[in-house]
Amino acid sequence: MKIGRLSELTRLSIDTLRYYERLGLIDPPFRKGGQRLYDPDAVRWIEFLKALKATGMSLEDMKRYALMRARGHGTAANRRVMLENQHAKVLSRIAELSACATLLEYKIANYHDIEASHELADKTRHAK
Amino acid sequence: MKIGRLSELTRLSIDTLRYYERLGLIDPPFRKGGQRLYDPDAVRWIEFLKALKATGMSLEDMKRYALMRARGHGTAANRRVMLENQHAKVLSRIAELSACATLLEYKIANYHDIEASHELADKTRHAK
DNA sequence: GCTTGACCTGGACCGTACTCCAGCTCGTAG
DNA sequence: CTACGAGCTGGAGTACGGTCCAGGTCAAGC
Repeated sequence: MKIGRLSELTRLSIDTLRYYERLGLIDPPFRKGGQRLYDPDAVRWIEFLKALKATGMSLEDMKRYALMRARGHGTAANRRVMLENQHAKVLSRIAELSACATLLEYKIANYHDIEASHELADKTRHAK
Repeated sequence: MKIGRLSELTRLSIDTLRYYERLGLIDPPFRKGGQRLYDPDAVRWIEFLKALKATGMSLEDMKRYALMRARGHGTAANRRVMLENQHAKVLSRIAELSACATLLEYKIANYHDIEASHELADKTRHAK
């Protein structure tokens, strides 16, 4: 498939796909008359990159992962360790966000109280 | 307190504190001979800003919140809505991260399998 | 065979959130 | 009263992750 199609399937812009290729995140595909022709497997790999990115991994780290992957099975243990570290980061980020959610709930409840007491004050004033 | 002390208490750099002031996130404090002198309450406000930031809110949105806060109780309902929106974003981000965590767990388990089968292959080869 | 839309490259530019710096002033300890 | 560490300003610089553009090439349909 050509880059336009890959862009549709992955919902990454054409510019971003080429940018990722330059960074070394995506293997340079075969070319036909200068145009990139991707293997359908590229979609699966890019979806995985998107998942890594969603975990908060930097493009730099994703590049290191991609490089190891390209070097084959000898790097499997190192790749696993990277994923384990990232997994730990995701869990702690979830914990952080949960704490923030709780704080927001508390603040929101507070605003409800404030608004209720202002409404009450308005009604009282109106009744006078 | 002076800015150095505030920086220690909030674990934000002095430059960041002045930057936030320029952006309008922090009220310009009183000055004594040109030097900023902060009220202890500033610490609480900055901790709240840090929590908003941890939720993924942009400095721009935090500025809008700070502006409304400065305008007083008439903006309470709007501020509550902002917090409610942010709360929704946090929950969906937690859901996204949870899905990523599951994917990572799956991948990591996969690597364990791969490593185990390679070890087995090595042992077999050794036994020959 | 020609048009036209998709694709190509290299490099400039962008937004966000800081971070650093030069050159200056302030204030407190000795 | 002086030294020096902390603070001041305005502006430049940085890192990250893209995004856009000019000027050119390719290929598929008519």
